[in-house]
Amino acid sequence: MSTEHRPKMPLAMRNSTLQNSTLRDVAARAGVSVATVSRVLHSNGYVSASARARVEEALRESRYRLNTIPREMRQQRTIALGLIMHGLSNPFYAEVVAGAEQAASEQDFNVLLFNARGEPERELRHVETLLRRRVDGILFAEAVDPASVRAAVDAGVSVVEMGRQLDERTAAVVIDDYGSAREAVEHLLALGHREIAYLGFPWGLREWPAPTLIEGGYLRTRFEAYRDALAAAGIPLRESLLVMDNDDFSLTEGGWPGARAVADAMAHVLDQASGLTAVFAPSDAVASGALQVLYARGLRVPDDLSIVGIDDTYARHLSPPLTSVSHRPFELGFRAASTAIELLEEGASASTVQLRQELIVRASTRPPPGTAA
Amino acid sequence: MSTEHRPKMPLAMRNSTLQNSTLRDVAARAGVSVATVSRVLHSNGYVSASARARVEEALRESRYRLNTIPREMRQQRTIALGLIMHGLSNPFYAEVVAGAEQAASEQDFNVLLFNARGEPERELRHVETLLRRRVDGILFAEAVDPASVRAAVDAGVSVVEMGRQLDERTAAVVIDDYGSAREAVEHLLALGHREIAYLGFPWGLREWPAPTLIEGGYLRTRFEAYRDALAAAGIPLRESLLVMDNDDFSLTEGGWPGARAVADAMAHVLDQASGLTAVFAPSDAVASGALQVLYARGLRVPDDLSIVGIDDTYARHLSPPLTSVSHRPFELGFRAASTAIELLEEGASASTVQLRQELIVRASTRPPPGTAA
DNA sequence: TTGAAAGCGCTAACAT
DNA sequence: ATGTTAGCGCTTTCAA
Repeated sequence: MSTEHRPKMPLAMRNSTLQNSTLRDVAARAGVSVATVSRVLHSNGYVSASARARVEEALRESRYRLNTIPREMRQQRTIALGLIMHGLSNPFYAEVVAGAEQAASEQDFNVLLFNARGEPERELRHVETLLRRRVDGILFAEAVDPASVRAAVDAGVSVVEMGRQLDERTAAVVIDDYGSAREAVEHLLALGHREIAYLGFPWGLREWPAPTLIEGGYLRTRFEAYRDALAAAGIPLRESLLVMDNDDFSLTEGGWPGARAVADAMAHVLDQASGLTAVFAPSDAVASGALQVLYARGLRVPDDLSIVGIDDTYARHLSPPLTSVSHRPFELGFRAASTAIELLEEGASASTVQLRQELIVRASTRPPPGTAA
Repeated sequence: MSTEHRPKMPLAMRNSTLQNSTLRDVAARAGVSVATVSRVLHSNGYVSASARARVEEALRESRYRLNTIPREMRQQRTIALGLIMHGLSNPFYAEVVAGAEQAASEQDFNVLLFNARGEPERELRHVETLLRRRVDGILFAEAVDPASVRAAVDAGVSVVEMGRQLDERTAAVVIDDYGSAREAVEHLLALGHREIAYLGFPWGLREWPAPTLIEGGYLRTRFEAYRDALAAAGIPLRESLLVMDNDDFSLTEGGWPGARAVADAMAHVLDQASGLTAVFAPSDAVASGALQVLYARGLRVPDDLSIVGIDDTYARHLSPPLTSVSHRPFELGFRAASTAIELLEEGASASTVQLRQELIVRASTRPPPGTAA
C-alpha cells in the first residue's frame, strides 16, 4: 500500500506567489519523480538528456528555489557558524567580524551574529540558541563566561575562541598582549626616550563589573610589559609618570575607560612630570583622549612629545596619525572561522595559534627633542 | 498498520555524546509519547503532574536540547533575518548592524550577516542564499543593485531597505542627506561664517565603479545642500573654495575617497583661498584628513578655522572633537529590523520612514576670528 | 536510467 | 490527559 502523498491543495494553488514551489511540484510538471529532479539539481546520478531537459524547463517555469532546511535536517549539518561577540562599536571587533564573515563566506558557510554585550547570561543564552539551531560551529570573540564556552564544547560543535581562551579544549586564535605592549614601549626606547608616561590601570582589578574584568586583565598585562621594558633598559619606574585607577583618578565610566577619565589622567601626568618626552597609551582610544588634551594645551606631537597607542583602530585618523600596534583583527576573525571549518571537515584537532602583532609607525613618534636624529 | 518507527541503532547508542538525543528518546525514557514531551517542553496542552515530572527528569537525564530545524520546516518560518551590507570597516555600518542585531534579538530573531563588498553579483548571490534558507526577512544596508532587492521582494519575504530605497515595494528607513548637509552648513552660517570651503566631489559622477556611484550619489546631494545654503544666505559660490573631482584632483583611490586625495584637496583650498574661516567636510573621514593637514601646518581649530563633518563616526576621537551631524546608524538598523518583523507579524504594509539627523556641536566650530561671540 | 519510499525530528490535528 | 499519525521538503538507498 503506498501512502497518498498528494497535498490537500491542488497544484495550481500551491504554486501561487505566496507559496514556494517544491521538488514535487517540479517533478509533477516534468512528469518525472522527485529523485530525478534532485539529480538534475545536484548534477549527480544518471539522468537522460530528455528527462533533464524537461526538468530544467519545469524548474524554470515553476520558479523553483531549493529549500535548504530539509537538507539541514537530513544531513545533520547546517553549513553555518555562530559568532558571539560583545559589541560592534569598537572598530577592532567590527574588523574581527568582517574577517570571520569573509572566511566563512569563502567556504559557503553562513554566519549568525550575536551580541552578548559583555553579559554572561546573554552569552549563554546565545550559545543555547545556536545549539538549538544546530550550527556547525561557534566562534567566541573574547568570551566572558567559561560556562558558555563549556556548553558549546560539550555539545560537540566545533568551537574557536578569539583573543582569549577560557576553555582548554577549544581551538583558539590569540593575541600577544604582552608582546605588543612591549614592542610599543621598546619603539619609544629605541628612539631614545627615557621619560615615558603610562596612562592606564595597573592595579584596577578591584571591583569592576564583568566586562571590565577582562579589560583589567589585558591592561594589567600591558602595564607589566611597560614595567619590564623600562627595567630591561635600566630605567626605574617613576610614580609621577603613572596613572592608575585609584581614588584620585577613577579611570572608568560604567566600567569602561571614559573620555573624561583619560583626559584627567593625561592632564595629571603633564602637571606632575618634568622632563616627560613620551606617552604610552594602552589603547588607541586612550591615545585619542590624550591627544585632545595635548592639542588643547598647545603641545605639539611629536615635536614636544611622542605618543604611541595599541589597537590601530582610530590611529590613522588622528592628528597626527598615530603610531600604534595592530593586532590584525581582520586576520583574527578570518583565522578563527577558517579554523572552525577545518575542525569540521577533517578529524583535525584543536590547537592554539598566536597571531603576530605589527608595529605601525606613523607621525606621532620621533626621537626626543634635542636629539640628533 | 503502524509503521515501524524505531531507529536502526539501539537507544543507548543514539544517546552517545556524538548524537543529540531526540524527542523520541526522551519519550521512551519517560514512558510517554512524543506529543506529551512536546507539551511539556512548550507548556501547552494538558499534562498530568506525574507525567510532567517523569518527562522533566527524562529531559534532564538525556541532556535533551530542542532542535529547531524541524520546527522551521513544519511552521514555514525561521525566525531569522538576513542582513546584507557592504563592509564593517566603516563604523557607521558597524553601528547599523549593531542596531539591527539588537532589535532582532529583542524579538528572538536571529541575524544572518553577509558582506557583499559593494559587488552586485555577490549581493544577488547572498539574497539567493538567504531565500534558500527561507529567512523571514532581508535587510539591505544601502543595496547596490535593484535586481537583488527585486529578487527578495518577488520571493515574498519581508524586505527593508536602509539608507537608500531601490525598490518601491519595500519598506525603507532612510536618511535625509540633503537636510543634514544643510544643517551642517547652516550651523557655520549661524556662527557668522561667510567664507566656507567645500571638500567634496560635486561633479564626480563620471565613470566611477559601482560602489562609488552611490558615494557620488550622496556627495552630490551634500554639495547641493551646501550650494543652496549659501545661496539662501546671499553668499555667492567661490570657485577657490571648492574642490571637485577633476583632472587636477583625483579625490578617489580605487573608487573611494582616499587619505592622500583629501589631504591634497585641503592643501589646495588653503593655498588658493584668502579669508577662509570654515570648512564643510561631507564626511568625518574627510574631516579627519583635513584636520591632519591643518595640524601639520600649525593652524588651530577652531581658533583659525572652524570645521564641521557629517556621520559622527570618528568625530568624538579627533583633536579637537569634531562638530558633526549624526545619522544615528544604530537607530537606523534598529528601526529596519523592527520594521521587518512587524511586516511579518501583522498584515502591516510597507512604508518609508525618514530618520531625523542630529547636529552634534563639539569643539571644532565657533564664530570666525575677530567676531564678538 | 528511473522511481518508490524511508527517514531527518519536530508540530499539531485528531482520536480516544 | 494522552497517544497516534500525517506531514514539512528534501536526500539517498534500494529495487526495478
